[in-house]
Amino acid sequence: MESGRKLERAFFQRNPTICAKELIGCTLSFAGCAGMIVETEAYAALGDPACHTWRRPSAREFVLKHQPGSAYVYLNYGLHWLFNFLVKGGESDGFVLIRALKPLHGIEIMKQRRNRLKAEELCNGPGKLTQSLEINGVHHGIDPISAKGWNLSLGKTDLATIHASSRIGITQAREYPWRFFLPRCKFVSLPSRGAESHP
DNA sequence: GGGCCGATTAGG
DNA sequence: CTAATCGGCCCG
Repeated sequence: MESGRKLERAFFQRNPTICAKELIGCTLSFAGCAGMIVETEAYAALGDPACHTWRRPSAREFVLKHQPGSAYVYLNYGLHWLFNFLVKGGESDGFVLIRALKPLHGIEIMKQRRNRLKAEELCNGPGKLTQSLEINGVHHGIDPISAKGWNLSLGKTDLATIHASSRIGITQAREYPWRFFLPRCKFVSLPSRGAESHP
């Protein structure tokens, strides 16, 4: 697969961890705003207590009824919309949470929506990037591969440069190194710390 | 209907 | 450190 090309359905028909890692460097565009994905997390539909499918019948139903690449969007803490891709059809199904973007286009609009001036504060968190791109519950279940206004394209990041760490903010299954990010990137959600490793 | 929880964030 | 705020889920 080649940089700049649109992501195909097959991209999401692989394991959640592979998809999460390879989404780093890809570009996510929606309605005039775009950013390079610099931080993700993988969640597994089976055997992962941190995944919604562990406790929510509705999440299990979502996996069954939607095609790979679909948007799984939900409201967290009653305040923040979080955006995931459904991953399905590989050895295991699951989700990839998009946690941070490096803003590329529509930066002025993002600044207005976020009421923030610094580019590194626009999309450096899962709830912040949805606010910047104006992604919310109406996008739950849509297919960004084909939906009007959306575009997903491949990056050129060397996979060997991507770091991994524990996932952030969860209380279950903290030990899995399923957070992926670009090291020393000022657009990731947190200063790199804690136990990090190359996959 | 009530109670609890949570893949977060901004502000003090 | 904490408040903010609500869908999903379970219980009764």
